[in-house]
Amino acid sequence: MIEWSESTIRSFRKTLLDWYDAHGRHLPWRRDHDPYHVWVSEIMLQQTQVNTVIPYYEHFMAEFPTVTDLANAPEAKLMKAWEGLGYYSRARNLQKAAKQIVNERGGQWPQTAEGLQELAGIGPYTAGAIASIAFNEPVPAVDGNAFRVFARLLEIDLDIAKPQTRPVFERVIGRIMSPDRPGDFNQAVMDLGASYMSAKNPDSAHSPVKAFNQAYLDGVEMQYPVKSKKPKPVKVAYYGLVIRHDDQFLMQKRPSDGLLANFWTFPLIAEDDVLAMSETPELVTEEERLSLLEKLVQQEFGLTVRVIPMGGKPVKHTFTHRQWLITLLSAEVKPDADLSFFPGKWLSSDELTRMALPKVQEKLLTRVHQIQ
DNA sequence: AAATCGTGGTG
DNA sequence: TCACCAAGATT
Repeated sequence: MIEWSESTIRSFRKTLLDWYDAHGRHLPWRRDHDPYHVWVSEIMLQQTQVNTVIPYYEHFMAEFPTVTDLANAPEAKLMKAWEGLGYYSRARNLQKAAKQIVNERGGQWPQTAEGLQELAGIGPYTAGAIASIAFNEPVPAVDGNAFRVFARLLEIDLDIAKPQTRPVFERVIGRIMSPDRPGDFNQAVMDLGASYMSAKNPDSAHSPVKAFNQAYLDGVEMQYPVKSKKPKPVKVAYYGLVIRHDDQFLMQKRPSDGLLANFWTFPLIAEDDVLAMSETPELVTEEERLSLLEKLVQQEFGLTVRVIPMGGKPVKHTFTHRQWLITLLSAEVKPDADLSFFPGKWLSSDELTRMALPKVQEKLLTRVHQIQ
């Protein structure tokens, strides 16, 4: 059993940092310690792989070189820069925090993890990362890597999916981390977690810290970290209406909260809502569904439509907690139809390509272009 | 505390 | 195809 005495800790720090100095990754956001650079990269990296982030980061910095540029940017331009990255509230919170810094703090950054957490979108992990990397504060940055690395090193069998577990790891890591090089220590842990101590293919036999890895020494490293399972996505069936007139589509704007907030999509009608129109949903035939759908669109949106199946399998799109199955229907609406009860408007495909679209919308658009 | 919020990669 | 992961935050 490894004893984490003061001398063990000192030895671990040196081993880890020596390895990081020689083999740490050279990433675009590691060129300097500018808090703006660190911050933007950390937000992008939330639940997102490094290779995905790199081109987004480079483009973002070209578009918004300073926190002031970000604060003053048009939202449409911001969302276009974030298009495809997902978790879009990250982008909105990023700009909200930029405005906090520029307008409420005279351009001054909070320089501690505690202060940083008052900014929108900055939680305990990101605050620790920025504080340690940009401001040299000796605080841990406990992300999925840190959970995994230290769960294995110390055979900590707490469930990392539970909120109570975080403070335990913060205390453990806070005691082990290097007080003089906190930013490098935290980043070294992440590089280790992305290589020798990765989730699926660890290579602890060649790891610089294998001598400190209790789970590896005991042959049980794949049992760590302990993490309770998430339920799988719930299937939701929709009808997607392709309502075209000349080069325009009648598009729906999603509500300002919830999934894909504020994005434009083809009008989506939940199949359940259609079936709920019938007294005997289980007996509804395919033809009756379409007529019930037309009735629903009339009731909800005041739009008289005539729908026609477009053929092809439903478009499938999986989110973290939902799986959408969208059956496309061609529909006709008079171009001068009253849209006052419909949350949307006519948009040309030219306009559509200029605005930020979620992936599911791109899939639908691709399918529409294939068919027509 | 448990749900919510995107997308792409991987075994 | 599927399960699970990837530098989490918010409610």
